[in-house]
Amino acid sequence: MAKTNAAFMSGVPELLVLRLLSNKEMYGYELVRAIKLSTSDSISLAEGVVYPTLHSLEARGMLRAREVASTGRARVYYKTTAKGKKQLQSLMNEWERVSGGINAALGELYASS
Amino acid sequence: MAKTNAAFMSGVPELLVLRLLSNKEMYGYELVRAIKLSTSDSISLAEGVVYPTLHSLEARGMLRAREVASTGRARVYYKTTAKGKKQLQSLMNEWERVSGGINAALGELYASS
DNA sequence: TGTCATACCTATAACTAATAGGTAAACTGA
DNA sequence: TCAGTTTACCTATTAGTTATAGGTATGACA
Repeated sequence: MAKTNAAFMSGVPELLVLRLLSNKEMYGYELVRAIKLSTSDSISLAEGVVYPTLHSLEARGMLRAREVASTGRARVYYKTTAKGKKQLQSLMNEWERVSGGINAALGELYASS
Repeated sequence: MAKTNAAFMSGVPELLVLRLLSNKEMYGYELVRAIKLSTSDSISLAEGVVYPTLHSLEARGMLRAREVASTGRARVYYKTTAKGKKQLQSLMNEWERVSGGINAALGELYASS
């Protein structure tokens, strides 16, 4: 139970990255497009946001990285680890709690007003 | 249509304040508790967050303030203006868009996985 | 009288995410 | 062939918000 709001929606990039990479191994550039697609174009994270997130998550053992050669520049594929899945679960709970709270406040519309 | 994510969830305090004050005139200290209540305890904004938000919104014409004497220290009551309601509508749309996007991504769980 | 609750306020710190760059390799069309 | 575009990686800096931590003032209560 979070004492207050752990910086609100902060952590959304981390949430999305962990979620998508728990589903399918992807490389950064691919992930950037996958985020846009999976959120129906409503969220677009630039590479400058995604790469640092990947590095941070990997450093904390939430992602496993492996380099794969291909035509052009080598790709670095990432996948969510078991530890990362725990973190994902925790972030999802947090998201549900906070977004639920906001929706409750917005919904008062129908209750009073 | 927002080009990308205008700092994500940033603006949540503003959203909640505009929403609650469009419903009922309240003073700051009261609002702090109202936020906690209306979000089912999931969001708790400290006074240090609420007061600056009120001042900023008032300065931008989103809120109207009036001082009311009472026992103890005078209270400053705020109410959302017409301009504030437009801003509220816009923030609500933004919230729907972004939270919808996140939920879509999280929901992929059931689609693929 | 001293502590607690009400009620206001601000300055600073901490933290994220956005922006704006930069490198390198391969492909594409003129 | 060579200029431009796309793929693919990366980092440093800036901007922006929120959180923390204070501080003031009044009245109630024990």
